[in-house]
Amino acid sequence: MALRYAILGLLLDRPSSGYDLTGRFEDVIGAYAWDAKHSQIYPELRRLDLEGLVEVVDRGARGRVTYRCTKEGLAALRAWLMAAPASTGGVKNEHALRLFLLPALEPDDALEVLRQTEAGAVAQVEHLEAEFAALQERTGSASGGPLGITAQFGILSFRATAQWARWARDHVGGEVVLGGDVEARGDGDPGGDGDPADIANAGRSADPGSTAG
Amino acid sequence: MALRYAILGLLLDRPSSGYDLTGRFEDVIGAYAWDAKHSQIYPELRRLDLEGLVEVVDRGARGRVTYRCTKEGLAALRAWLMAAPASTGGVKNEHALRLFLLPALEPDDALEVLRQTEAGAVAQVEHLEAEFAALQERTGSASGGPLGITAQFGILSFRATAQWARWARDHVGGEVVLGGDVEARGDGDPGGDGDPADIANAGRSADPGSTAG
DNA sequence: CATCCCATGTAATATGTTACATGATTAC
DNA sequence: GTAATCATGTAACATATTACATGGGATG
Repeated sequence: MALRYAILGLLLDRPSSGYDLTGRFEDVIGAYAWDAKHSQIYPELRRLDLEGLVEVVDRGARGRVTYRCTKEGLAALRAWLMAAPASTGGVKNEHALRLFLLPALEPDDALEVLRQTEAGAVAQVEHLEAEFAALQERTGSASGGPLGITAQFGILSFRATAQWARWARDHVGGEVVLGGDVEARGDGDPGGDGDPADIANAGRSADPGSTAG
Repeated sequence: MALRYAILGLLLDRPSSGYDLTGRFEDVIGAYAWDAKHSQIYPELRRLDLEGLVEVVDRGARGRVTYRCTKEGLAALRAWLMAAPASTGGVKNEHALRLFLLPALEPDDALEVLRQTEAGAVAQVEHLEAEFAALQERTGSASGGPLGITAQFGILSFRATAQWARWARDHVGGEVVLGGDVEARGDGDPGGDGDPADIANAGRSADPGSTAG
């Protein structure tokens, strides 16, 4: 049920065709929130249309059909947002999973992946910052409007990833022990030092919520 | 194909039964990396066993079967980690999606959800910090060993979420305009001020990667 | 000896991906 | 006029969730 609400949300910002939406999933929210392919988007748009949650506002060249979110669609979206439990369940993030699995690699390989991770996260930050700047211009608002607020979430998330990757570089290492026996287990102390909590707390001294508003 | 590697990764840390793994998905990585239910885990374990990537190390009471990752399993995991593109594609994060959709709510409701978001993220941070402390004790290592490094990723991610939620509180608002017409669009300037980049940069002055190592 | 939790299994359904497929328009 | 890209559609397959189902062992 999440896909339809992702679509409604994108349409709220701007009427779009299935083709447009496919691109917007790829460019914006696909990287950190929800991804979808055109083969899922087109049928869902037709269903939403039948249910009156979206409506056709334009039929252009090449069979292009532009949809807009109706007020019923907005109501449905709001109902879902308020009703669904604010659980973190159902996460499927292959990127994060790979980071989770990283200690299984030998140190050299792990370091290489960490380097790529950091570079990728930095690239995402730059991409989203460009999106954000474009949104500021388009909306004439410093916060970039609704999508700008969202883009900031992506930016902060990827920054956290980059930050973690830098920290993790100093802590990978040690032997992988296959979980050892059922009761007796090797520990493989990687000889890490430095308290990670220091890093985790680093961003808090200048509280953004109270200073930037 | 991601599920099997998540399982192999968990087994690397410690031999487990399907039941154990179900709990570990819920408790640890399910919140930010990968989630799975027992109905998926049990069949996958049997498949992994047939392929020799895991092996049975114990059969306990009530039909309990404990598996361990074999060296073939470790090799397969490593191959996957090194081979798969380090893409960010295929994310399915309902939590993040909900944040993305938040601007569709009226300000009061959005603020309420943001409050819950922040509280939830803080709770996750505390939960993971407890996990981390337990890992430090269990591994006798300051970095908490492989799983500790992972836990830090979760901690930093959820901290970023909490940070964002505080910042976003000051920027939600304005009318939702259903995307306006196809060409003429309302803008709904939310009157935000303060540059979000300030917040995004907040954690960087004390570079964790260089000071903590 | 009943009740609760441990521990696994499976069937039905829903969701998502890959691959295949078609035609229209634009740019050259 | 032909190549590239826009734009949609669908079938086959893979993955994931929900619900139903069973029985063992511990606790009182």
